[in-house]
Amino acid sequence: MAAVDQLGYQPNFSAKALAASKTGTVGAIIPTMDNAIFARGLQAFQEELGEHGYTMLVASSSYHPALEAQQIRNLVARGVDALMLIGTDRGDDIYNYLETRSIPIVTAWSFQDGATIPCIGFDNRDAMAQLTRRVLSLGHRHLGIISAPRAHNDRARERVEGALEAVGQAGIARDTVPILEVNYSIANGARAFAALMREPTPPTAILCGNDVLAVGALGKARQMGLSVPKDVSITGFDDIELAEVSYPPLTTVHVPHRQMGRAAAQILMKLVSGEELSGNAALKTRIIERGTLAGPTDLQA
Amino acid sequence: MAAVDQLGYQPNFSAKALAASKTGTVGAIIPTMDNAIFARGLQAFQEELGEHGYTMLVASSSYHPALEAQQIRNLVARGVDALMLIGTDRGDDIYNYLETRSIPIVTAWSFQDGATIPCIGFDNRDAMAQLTRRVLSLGHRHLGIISAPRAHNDRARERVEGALEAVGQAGIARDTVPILEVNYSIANGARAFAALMREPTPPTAILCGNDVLAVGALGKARQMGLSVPKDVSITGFDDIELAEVSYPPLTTVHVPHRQMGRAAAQILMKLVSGEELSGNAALKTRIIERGTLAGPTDLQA
DNA sequence: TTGTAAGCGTTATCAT
DNA sequence: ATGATAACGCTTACAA
Repeated sequence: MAAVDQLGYQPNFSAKALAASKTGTVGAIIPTMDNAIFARGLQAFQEELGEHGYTMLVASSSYHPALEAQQIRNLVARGVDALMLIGTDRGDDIYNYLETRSIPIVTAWSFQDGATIPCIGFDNRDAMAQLTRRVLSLGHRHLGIISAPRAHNDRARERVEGALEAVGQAGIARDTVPILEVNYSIANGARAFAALMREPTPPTAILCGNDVLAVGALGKARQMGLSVPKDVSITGFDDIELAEVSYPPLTTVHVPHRQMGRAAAQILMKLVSGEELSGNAALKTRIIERGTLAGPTDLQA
Repeated sequence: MAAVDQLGYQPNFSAKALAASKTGTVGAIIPTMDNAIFARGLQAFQEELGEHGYTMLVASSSYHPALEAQQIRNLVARGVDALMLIGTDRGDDIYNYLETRSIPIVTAWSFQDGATIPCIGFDNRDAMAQLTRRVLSLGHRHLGIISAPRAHNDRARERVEGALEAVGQAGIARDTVPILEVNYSIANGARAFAALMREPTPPTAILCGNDVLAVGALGKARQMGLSVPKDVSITGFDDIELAEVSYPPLTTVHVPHRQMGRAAAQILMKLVSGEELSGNAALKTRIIERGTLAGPTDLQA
């Protein structure tokens, strides 16, 4: 031990991993780091892993399924002991691949009732449906939706589905509400907002797939001389910092991102140590009413 | 090759690393992921590494020097071929440790003139000095500073130093300007702002160490019934999304974060392939004038 | 060009 | 307990 100290000996990780066939590393593949929600969740994920002596290996897929598949194989080849994935939208081949190699996984950011694989998240559909019901209860009848591309993205799809569900229950024809799909960015939110307001009967309330899109819409509204929420209501989703800082501050859905990251890590730690999971639990979201939602000025029956 | 396909063979990373004594992995240690500037830079860093067939291993130090040292040793033990570090504030023992193991490193987010180790960044001091000169040229004589803790953080220290430098050059006593140190968060920015405005002669302009602090101050100003920039000017630093979304939008210093991440990766790629570096280059920042800076209402000689 | 064998630095197994 | 030794799955140098 004295010699260890003196020579500054450090065990060789690769040799250790090769011999023990485990690495003490868990992988995380997220769509992009450049989004506060994933960054925040990952930070918490890593903190929790660290407390268990594990290290995190991250990769981002840029929202490309093929790239994600490649990253998964890459991380598995690097010997990750477990894997965190975002959402559940991916081919069975990937799930099979992971299962044959018996790599424990957890999917996060999206809770599926009765899912067969471990997941930690929230009910995107229900959260959006609740928000939409609140909007409708204020008297809005003409809604518009700005969403991320729904292909390969269950969160985006579920959110739109939830909104449409509430709309339908209110007796409004679903195909009546215009849906625009754009990639997440402030500029795209602004563009989509402008397009929506150009319709023959512009929406009195616009539901956005996340806060980034919503603040983009908000900025464009001001630029177009529209007052929010007097002339038009706008809602977000996620409740990141942007939402409380915008003007007016954004009415949105709060998602416990840090809590989700921690929980994802805890599940994985149980899985790698062979513990049984006590079933999947959904995290709670809640509507944060701030300043961008009000009843329509021109109430119509 | 047909067999490879059929059996789904994947080379074993650990064995490969052990035999070749290189891993194709580079490490990055950042203070926190939960900050748009690092997250954005890392995303670009990873994209560039990916194009060279390298993978990124991240760890975050939570701004703790001891934790950072531990993370460095951990990543080195894991066999990273190179390392990206933020800023230059750390003990010589760490630099020696890295040098004896001949692990190439690059320090980012902070450019030091004549630095002996490869670095990519910008001149925090000069950028802040320029911004401060601009503020002073508008007629402000009572400034206040909200900074991150300067210990172990050269970026924060240099920014304050730059502001003080400009103040001194304008013939104002440096010890005249109050400096508050708080951890980066919106809430802390708000608190610090309130404290600053409680002084006998409150500042007419407040320079914040970054945008997060600045939007916190901005929100508090509104809450206190102060109009920005009429009653008080506020400036940020970084130019993240928050800055363009706040109201009024923030006057701040734009830092090319993505470009910095890419460049850091490029430098490391050169280093691992044994290429010579053509000296360190500084990235340019620029002042973005938006809506939170104006001359003081009560001009005084 | 193709094949063979000796490491790489651990862990784990089996004698002693 | 302690110590020797065979994997682990690759790279690489050297022979054939």
